Amino acid sequence: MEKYILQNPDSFKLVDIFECGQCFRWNIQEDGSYVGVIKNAVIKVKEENSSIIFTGTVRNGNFKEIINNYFDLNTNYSEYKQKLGKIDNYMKESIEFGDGIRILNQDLWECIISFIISANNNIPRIKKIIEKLSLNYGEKIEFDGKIYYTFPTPESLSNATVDDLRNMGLGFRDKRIFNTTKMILDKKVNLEELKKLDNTNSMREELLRLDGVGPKVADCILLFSLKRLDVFPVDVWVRRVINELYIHNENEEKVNKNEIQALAREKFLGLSGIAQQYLFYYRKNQNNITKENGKGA
DNA sequence: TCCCAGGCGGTAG
DNA sequence: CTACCGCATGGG
Repeated sequence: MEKYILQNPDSFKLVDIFECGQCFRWNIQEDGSYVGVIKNAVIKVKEENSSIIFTGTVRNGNFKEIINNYFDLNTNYSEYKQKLGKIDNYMKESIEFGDGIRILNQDLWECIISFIISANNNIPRIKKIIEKLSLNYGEKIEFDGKIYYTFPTPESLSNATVDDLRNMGLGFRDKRIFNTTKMILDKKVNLEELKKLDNTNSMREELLRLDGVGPKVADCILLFSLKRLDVFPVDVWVRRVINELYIHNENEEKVNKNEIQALAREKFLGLSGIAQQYLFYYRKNQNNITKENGKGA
């Protein structure tokens, strides 16, 4: 059992990090801790007073390095928040709400598959499908008396037929996962070379060649795995909040995506990706609160 | 029940 | 280039 304690970290709240929509393999436990699988490691994270306690098992690699990298611990989020907080009042509120958000450094292959699954889908179901894929095509890894499963490798997932994938609950995304897995395995898109590209647009062009990867999914991959902070993924929530704040179009669905991204680049400069995450998390959660009140409970 | 979800690919204009 | 549509599934 590995252990690592972080004292007084800056901008680190488990609920913000894991519930802001960037990742799908972390689950809250009865004691408020979260357990998740990162590559070949199972990790439990718990907040205690002002410390963060990581425990877990790792098959290969250095536990502390895995955590430092995955949780982006060498980045100063206070600086980001200070810059973005000056932009306007809603941005300031969003930052206060999602104060403990950090953008994780997720595995590229896992991120690609996960966000192809995210298309026209909801977060609970995305998580369910990914767990089922891991159960069927990942490797067992034991921690704390329980069995967990690693995210499947391209090799392992390529054993699945389109019908097998359909049976995982993927729906119409089955062929996209099948084709993309094959393209990556055959290095039609070489992920190691892609990581070395020096600008966001050339990375995006490569990602867009994959079946099931369009503009939105590509931007999520660029932000959540490739640390491109200058992207601005536009989904229904971000479209909604940007329209409400700045555009005021009566028909929200008609608001042009390019207009939103141009506006975001202008307002948030090189930090649009971070800004997007605060806005998404705050706006989506405001809606949940409204819904709960609406039920009159 | 019906609407909706971190959209994409294909086709038509 | 933009506009629209079909798509599988299950959560709320």
